[in-house]
Amino acid sequence: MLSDEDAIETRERPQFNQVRTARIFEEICGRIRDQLASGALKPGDKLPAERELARQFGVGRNALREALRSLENAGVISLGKGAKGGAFIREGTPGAITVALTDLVHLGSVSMEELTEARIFILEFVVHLACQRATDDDFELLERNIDYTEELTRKRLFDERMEATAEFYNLLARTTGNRLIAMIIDSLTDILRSFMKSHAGNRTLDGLIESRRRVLRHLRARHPDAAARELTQQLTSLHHLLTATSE
Amino acid sequence: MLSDEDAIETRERPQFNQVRTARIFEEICGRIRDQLASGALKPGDKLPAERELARQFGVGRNALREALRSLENAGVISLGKGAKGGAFIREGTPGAITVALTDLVHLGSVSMEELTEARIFILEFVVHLACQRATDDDFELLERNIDYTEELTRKRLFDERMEATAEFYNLLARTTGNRLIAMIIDSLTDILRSFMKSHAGNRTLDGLIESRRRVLRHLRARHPDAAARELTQQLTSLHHLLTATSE
DNA sequence: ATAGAAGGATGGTAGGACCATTGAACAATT
DNA sequence: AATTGTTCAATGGTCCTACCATCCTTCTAT
Repeated sequence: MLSDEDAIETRERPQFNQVRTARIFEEICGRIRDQLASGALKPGDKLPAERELARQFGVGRNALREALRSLENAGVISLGKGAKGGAFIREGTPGAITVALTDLVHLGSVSMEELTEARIFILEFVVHLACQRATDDDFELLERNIDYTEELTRKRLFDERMEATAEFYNLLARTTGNRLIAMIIDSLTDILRSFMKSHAGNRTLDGLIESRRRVLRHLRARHPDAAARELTQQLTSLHHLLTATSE
Repeated sequence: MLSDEDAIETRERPQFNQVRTARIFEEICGRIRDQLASGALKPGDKLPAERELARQFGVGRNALREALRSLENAGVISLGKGAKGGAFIREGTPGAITVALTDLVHLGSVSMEELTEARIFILEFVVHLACQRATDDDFELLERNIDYTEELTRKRLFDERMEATAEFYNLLARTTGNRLIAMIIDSLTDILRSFMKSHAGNRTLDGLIESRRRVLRHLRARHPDAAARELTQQLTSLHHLLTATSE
């Protein structure tokens, strides 16, 4: 009995790929994405006008617009009005990731605690990678960022300071030479910043600047563990701050 | 001289935030997302019908549909046809992340090398976390997955086997208890699987099963470094396989 | 009881009309 | 000659109406 079923399973493969009611706009998105994957379309290219595209695809303008809309908030194209308007293939940006993650937080599928925790872990090996790969130029950029942040602190420009603070992590992530990691860090940092802006006001952590200088010193000395420890400590206190805030 | 400029800059703030022409559908998306963020809308809730929603917002059905479309491919809502159709708030899934990352690869902003590399690094600390947090049940699931994969290998069911193979990493990521990390791994694994399906055929790595059993043994012994080493080695050979394939 | 037919609700698509914005060519003014 | 204002065409943004396809419910005939 069991072996019969088994044999049938093995022969017949009863697993059908689910029938998807193909909606026109999805088909169009797929076609355009195919052109991307095949290299026929590249960043900077311009697509024909909506009405013309609709004619080419043989669909209504509504359906075509939904396709363009879909591609637009996927970050694949940008749409401009007016005479020089139209749909242009964009450079890839982490914007779509940010939106996706933000939605996950709002939907309750990911908590801010998980987000900050993940960020800590990723940054931890970012500093390890940075110790291997960062150049003197990278360190120079980081140092200038710290100086700038310090200056903004003195001037009490909190908004700009927060941006500069976030920029630090982006710079750090960029030293890894891995653009995906950089984008993920960018996204996580972005979300964290928005969250703090709306929940924690201009509260600031003591000793941030000093801590970062220590991190940078460890990086230059190529001491990944020391740098990671220093960074993690700072991030963990932020993590706890958020955890306390959200309760 | 310099202090003058400085003072002016500080006083006048010549930096205007760019004027964004708010499009109707963006406004609607924002309203619905606000309801999500405030908790007024939760997964499972149903939105009114399109025509009714359009009436409520005082906009045309087209604009409203574009908003729904936007939310749909962000993974926030799902749309169903028919009498019991309509827009429902979804549970959060990593689908949107997968789409975003896939686009980034197609746009050339992220290479498959960077993707597999990032995946290796993230999995590396996943096993560290797993050693701290995984329960016996988790190990049980992993073991069953390995058994199942072995069985599929014997039966030469390559498609199913590939899915089971991917499932291993998802299970592993889930033991961390951090849903964000799990989703990121899910996404990266998904993309990798699609890529292999279309580029590498059914090629398989030798000794995969044995390697995974070793990983599991190390995990159970709570030896994170040994587990990470074993896993990384396997993943790195895959990484090189892909790198070679793409050239 | 059960199978089938009819109807209503809802999303999907088409097509037309009009508005708003943009940039370029052109005209008027200083 | 340079600047300013005007017109015009291209293009996306929005609205509207009509119709189709699909799904569920309800009724009906067997």
